Amino acid sequence: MVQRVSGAEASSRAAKTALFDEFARLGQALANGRRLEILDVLANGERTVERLASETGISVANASQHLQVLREVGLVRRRREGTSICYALHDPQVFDLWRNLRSVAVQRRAEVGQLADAYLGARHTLEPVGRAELLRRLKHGDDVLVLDVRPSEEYAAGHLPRAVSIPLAELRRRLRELPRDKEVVAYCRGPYCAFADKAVRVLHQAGFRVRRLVDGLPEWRAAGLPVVSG
Amino acid sequence: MVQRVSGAEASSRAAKTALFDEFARLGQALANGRRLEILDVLANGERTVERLASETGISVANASQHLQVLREVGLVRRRREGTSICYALHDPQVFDLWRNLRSVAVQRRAEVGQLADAYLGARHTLEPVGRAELLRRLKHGDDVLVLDVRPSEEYAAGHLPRAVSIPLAELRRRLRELPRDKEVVAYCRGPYCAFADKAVRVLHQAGFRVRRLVDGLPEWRAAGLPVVSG
DNA sequence: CAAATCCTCAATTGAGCACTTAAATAGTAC
DNA sequence: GTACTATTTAAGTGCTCAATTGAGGATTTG
Repeated sequence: MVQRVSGAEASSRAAKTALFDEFARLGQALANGRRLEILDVLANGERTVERLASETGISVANASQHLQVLREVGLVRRRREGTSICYALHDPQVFDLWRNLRSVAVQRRAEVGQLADAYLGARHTLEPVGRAELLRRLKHGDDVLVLDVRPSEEYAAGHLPRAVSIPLAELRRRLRELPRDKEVVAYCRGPYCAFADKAVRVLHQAGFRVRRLVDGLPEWRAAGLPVVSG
Repeated sequence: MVQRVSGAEASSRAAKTALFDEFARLGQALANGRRLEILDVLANGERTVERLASETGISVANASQHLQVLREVGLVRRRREGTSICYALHDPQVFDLWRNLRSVAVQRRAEVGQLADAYLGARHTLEPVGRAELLRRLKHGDDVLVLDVRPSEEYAAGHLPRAVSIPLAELRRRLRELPRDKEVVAYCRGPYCAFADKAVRVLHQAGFRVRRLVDGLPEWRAAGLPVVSG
């Protein structure tokens, strides 16, 4: 059956199509795993193209192209920093969108849970520490050491109150800096970052009492909890 | 330069790639304007494939294909209703995701605002009524008539307290049902639905005091405000 | 000004998507 | 059980996208 529509209706439909296609461009920008990895890293602070490329395992040219896509739809912005160009999330709402996407994916698609386990290792052997619990223990007691295992630039860009920075790569040779009479709570970039899980495994093996924070710094910040920089 | 990675790192990277590709599948589902139109309509209540197709101007076969995509990633679910099949958003979080996407698109992309104006007509001539204001006036006074101009099925599926239903198509011939001593506040499916704007134009021309609600029923419900059904 | 360093662009390749038409399926209603 | 109808699937076409490679810009630093 052929649709008969008036001229006005047809032009209105064309306008609606154009509008929703424009919304869809944002979806397109979110429709690539590499771009989502980039967003996830950028949620922890700005990066040069080269660093982003090396951290994500993407080639520089390809990373640059993905960043153009993200920039065109307004998800990231850039600024020059000496000889390099730093990209950053355009604003906190972008992180909310990524988190929302993640959350729906986890709730609605069993495959995601399986792949997360495959990537992070079965991490549900030890219950993670919730944000509220950690905040309470930080305020009212001194029985916990908060450990930031991200690269030190990210720590500098913002970290949990009283957190100690030991990047994952240095953890094994700096074990003596950690107390054995407190519980260690490790955190990293978020629930889909492997750093904290790896740190927990290392510390557990070395005999420490240790758990991971339920997610990472970006989520802590997004929850409106205090973040210290510098 | 060729990347050298250890076997363990390589497999971990593969797992991470797979995980983020899985997230990206959700993005892919959101990467098409027609599918976003479908989600926007479904936020107002379930629909058969045929109705969805006719309301969006998509062919039935094509609508069915889009619905398969949405269903595979868990954004919609379906159930049989007599001889037809009804599709609905899988849960309220899906609407949150769509709203979040919309919101970032509007804030970050000037093109979206222009296209919205092109579709809806310059609607900023009259300030829309906020949800809080409407709620207050509904509770404490009797100076406002709330008008639902969506199709009557959607009104039946859920509407604002004390709202009167006059579908847009019937509005011109039912003008006498509306009071002239109150302000009329019209609402529809959301900020990117043209119904309320068209109703405002019709009523304004007929001499009514009328404004539109800032957005639609789904946003009202998502804000946790009271919704009446039946 | 020139060299060095980063980043972006352009061209290419192969893969995947949207939409149409036409045929098949799966329920319901009688 | 049969006919009917709404929905789904299949096949085909034109288009868009991701990634690679190599060349070309832009900006700082010497």
